[in-house]
Amino acid sequence: MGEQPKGIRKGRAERKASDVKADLTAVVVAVNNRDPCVLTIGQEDALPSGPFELAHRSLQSGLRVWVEQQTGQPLGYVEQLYTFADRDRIGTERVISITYLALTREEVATSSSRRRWGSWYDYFPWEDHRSGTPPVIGDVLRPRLIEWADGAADSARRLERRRRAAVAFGFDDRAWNEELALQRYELLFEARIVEEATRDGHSTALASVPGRPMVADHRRILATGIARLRSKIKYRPVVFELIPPVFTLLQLQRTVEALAGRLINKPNFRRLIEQQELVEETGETSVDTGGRPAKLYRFRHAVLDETPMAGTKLPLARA
Amino acid sequence: MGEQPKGIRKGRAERKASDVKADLTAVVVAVNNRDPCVLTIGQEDALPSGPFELAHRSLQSGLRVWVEQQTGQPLGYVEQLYTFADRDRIGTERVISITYLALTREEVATSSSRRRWGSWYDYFPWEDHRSGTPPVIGDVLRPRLIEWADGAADSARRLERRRRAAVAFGFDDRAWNEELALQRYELLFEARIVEEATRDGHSTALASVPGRPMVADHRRILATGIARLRSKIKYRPVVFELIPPVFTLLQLQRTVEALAGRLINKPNFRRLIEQQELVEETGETSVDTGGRPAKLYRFRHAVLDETPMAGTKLPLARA
DNA sequence: CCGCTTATTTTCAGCCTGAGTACAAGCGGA
DNA sequence: TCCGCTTGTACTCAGGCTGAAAATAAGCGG
Repeated sequence: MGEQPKGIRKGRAERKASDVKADLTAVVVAVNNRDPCVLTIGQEDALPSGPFELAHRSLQSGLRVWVEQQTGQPLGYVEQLYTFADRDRIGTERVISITYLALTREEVATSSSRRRWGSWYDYFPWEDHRSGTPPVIGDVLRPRLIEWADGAADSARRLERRRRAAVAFGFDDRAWNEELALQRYELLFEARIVEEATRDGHSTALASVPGRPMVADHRRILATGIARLRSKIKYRPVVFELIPPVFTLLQLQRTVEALAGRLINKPNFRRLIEQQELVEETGETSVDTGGRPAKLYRFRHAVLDETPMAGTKLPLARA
Repeated sequence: MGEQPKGIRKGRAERKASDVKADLTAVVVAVNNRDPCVLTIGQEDALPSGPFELAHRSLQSGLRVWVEQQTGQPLGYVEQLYTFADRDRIGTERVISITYLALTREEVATSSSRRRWGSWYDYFPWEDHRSGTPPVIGDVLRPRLIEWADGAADSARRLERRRRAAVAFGFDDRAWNEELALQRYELLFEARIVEEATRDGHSTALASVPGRPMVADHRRILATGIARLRSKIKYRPVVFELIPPVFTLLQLQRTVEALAGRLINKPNFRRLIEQQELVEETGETSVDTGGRPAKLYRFRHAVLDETPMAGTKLPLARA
């Protein structure tokens, strides 16, 4: 790896000017009791994070170190999300945030007390459609988005804004698309409907902005993680990272529903899972949960070998 | 954005230790005459790249500056690929590579002469399956991969290696999956079948390693870009960034085939394109290309608004 | 007009999907 | 004990999408 392309690196003295800090930030997700949760630390809501240092073997291992140190939570599945840089432009310092999505089972806290599990839907109340469209959309977001659209310079731009809002939130008979979580947040940010957008001191803060805000741009990072995970469960069997090794099919379904924020047709879900041979019966049945005892299953790890593209594809029920 | 989570940032003096250099690297893709090409610079094959600097407004704009400066090529569509860091561990310096995929139409070079368009398949000869499985797979890769598998410590590991090779390259009646370009390269690297893997001075270089190597880890970055693009054309209409504004359906199909490295059933491709209303007729027909004149089409930019998840889904012909 | 090339339309069977219905098995109270 | 409730499991069916192939159309050159 010694060679370097000619003419694309500057000399040492000049390079000094382009040094940056690299932050590693994690969206650690678990599902507990039908609610998808994210791990935060500190008084305010902050995602676990820390600087990338020389001592770290790699970006991922640096991330694991920080998260474990700050929260005591060991990480299982980890994947890179996105690298952000257009923030924190204070003086001559530049901070790059390399963000990760981590899936884990919510274990009881051992010692670290600064950690806290918060439901996704506290931060994004408009994202949970399991009991139908949440009222906040019609009561707050829709009117404010229309107001924002009407504030555009000319009529072409007004239409454009209305269309973007309609696509993102499923207005005007459009279908709700749970994977657009990030676009929705960015739209609300642009329209200054979320609190973070009014932190620059220039804008007037709107009363009762929906959803619990987070430190810096962490809510945006969380939205990125949610969008990625909602997309990923459809083509890779990652849900199993979030549930116990042995589970019932309904448990599995509820977990997927929690992540997707919408309900799934039960028979179709079972059919899909079984025909993909994602799971195998353990032979036992669950302790009662009110009705007929359910068969217990475990994940067939072999599927990871068989076809690298097998996934869950989600037979999502239509609104 | 002023607030910061407590306890996750170190003081200024300490932070100095974790400064890094951030490099921006681009995989610039164009398709010319049925071959997908990547833009390189310099004597050896290097992707355009340069350090992220204070003057840059954002990562993306920094990237655009470097590419245009080094190659004279203006960029259209740009998306982030991945951030790498586990390389270049020389001394106390740490370099992070933030890599991007850019799509463009291959214009004639204006002035910058250092630039060069090279076919993907010069770097990855095993990736082009448009004329059936390329001979290099059976003649070179398969035997060497088997040799590598047999070199594993115990029989479990031998099986594991064979299975991984079979999945990646479609051995033993498995289907070829064009999206696994990155896994394939990484497998060949691990098995030391590509030249880059033997650059550390410790290993013996194998004779006649397949595919043209690139500087540093640039071939890995290119493989990442190829894999991403092959996946993306199936669910987002990005192909249109690579072809002229007006085109025939066969031209469109050949472009997709060039990227995917495999052939597509013609009637099914047309049906898919039309039923998704991705294009509209211009009313004109193409100048002759030997047979019946073909209708000319243009991309319906409106689809970008209608459904953000519309894409091409590729009816790929089976081997 | 024939043979060649490429473009475009149709057909058809199989699979997957969404949606709904029916049946099974446990529990607890009337 | 029977009934109603809850949850689990099996089956059906129509529509849409897909892969594959055949048929038809339109230009060119001899």
